[in-house]
Amino acid sequence: MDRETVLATAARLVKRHGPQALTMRALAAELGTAVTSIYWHVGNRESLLDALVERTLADLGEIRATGRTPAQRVASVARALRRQLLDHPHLVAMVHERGLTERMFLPAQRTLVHEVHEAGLRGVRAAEAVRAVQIHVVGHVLVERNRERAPVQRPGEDELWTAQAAEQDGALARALAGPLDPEALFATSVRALVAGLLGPAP
Amino acid sequence: MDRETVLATAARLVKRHGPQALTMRALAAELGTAVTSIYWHVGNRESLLDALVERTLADLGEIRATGRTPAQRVASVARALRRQLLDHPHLVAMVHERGLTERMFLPAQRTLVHEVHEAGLRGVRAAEAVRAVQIHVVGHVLVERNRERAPVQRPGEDELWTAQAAEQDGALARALAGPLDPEALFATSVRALVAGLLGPAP
DNA sequence: ACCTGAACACCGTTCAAGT
DNA sequence: ACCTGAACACCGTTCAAGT
Repeated sequence: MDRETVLATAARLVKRHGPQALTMRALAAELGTAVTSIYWHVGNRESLLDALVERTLADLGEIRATGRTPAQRVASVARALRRQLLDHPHLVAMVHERGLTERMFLPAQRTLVHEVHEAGLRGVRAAEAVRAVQIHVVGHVLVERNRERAPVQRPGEDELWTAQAAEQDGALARALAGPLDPEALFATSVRALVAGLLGPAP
Repeated sequence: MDRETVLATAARLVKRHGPQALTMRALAAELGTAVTSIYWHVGNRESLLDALVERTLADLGEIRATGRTPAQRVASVARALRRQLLDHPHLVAMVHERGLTERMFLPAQRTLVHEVHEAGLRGVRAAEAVRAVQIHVVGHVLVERNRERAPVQRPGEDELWTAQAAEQDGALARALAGPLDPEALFATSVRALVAGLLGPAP
């Protein structure tokens, strides 16, 4: 057996059943070895998961901007980053538990810096724009992934907003009562955020 | 002993040492009873934490908007919501683990609907604006709280951005290398987001 | 250099038995 | 109605002993 084998097998288990299913005993069973052998190769569970996260992060491909206008291109980076994170369902949770969200930003950061520069932003304002977009994306994905595994919500937006017409705005009440389309909402909020960031300084 | 006593004691333990420190055995020790008595009162650990979250959420005060312009008032709601969440350090994590982020929105939702209406938005666009702000706030707080307990980050923005001057923009490189001011960044991103949301439709 | 089993110190939970 | 201790089925980790 091999440190490589341990990591690969662990990655398979995580991919299939999530990080919480990765117990040292289950991993040992899958490897066909004693539990304690694992410790020789990876130290302990914590550093095993660290290695898994690092490896997944390293495998994420470059992010490229598309679109014509600067605003479109910055927004496209945000969408691509979100796509990447959603494509690795357990990555976000693992990174979050490990406090490594900053590390998760890096792949997109260089691209964002470039596009924000193209848009004419410089210095501190450019840095703020880059970080604002990054945090928005990661935060959005965190909330989004969270909603997926959410149980039925009590009180629930539906009950609250169907009964009482929200300030006489039936369409709004229906929209808030209805399900949330994360894809559309993300597109809207990123467009708004980027417009605000690239727009005239306050 | 009393269900009320159990909840109060559990809340105290969580407040002091975080949710992960709330073990049934530790709680029993604090209560001076057998571990198994707790089960009679609260079912199990999961529903105990559920009750704790629900209770904290219920204790959150009303959110009021301040400021003159609609944009300022919407942004003030976002800031107030963030403040509330940061004032309950463990709440956000517990809500997140439980998939209840939607539930956490509700206290601010009515206020946001009102302010967005005042700003002239109606129907689906108003609903989108409300939800965009909500998700931005909760997502931002999640990332922010995460950063606090983050260990030193390797590679780390600093190393990456001091050496190579980012596209000949020294000020930007320094800003990205330096520490992040969450308060300021939140203010900036919310202002931008709200401006974009309340601005002219695309 | 690598693997092993036994043991330790934890968990949450169930259950039959008490009062 | 409420509390108890014993027991079960899990954890991660350490360690001395093997090859």
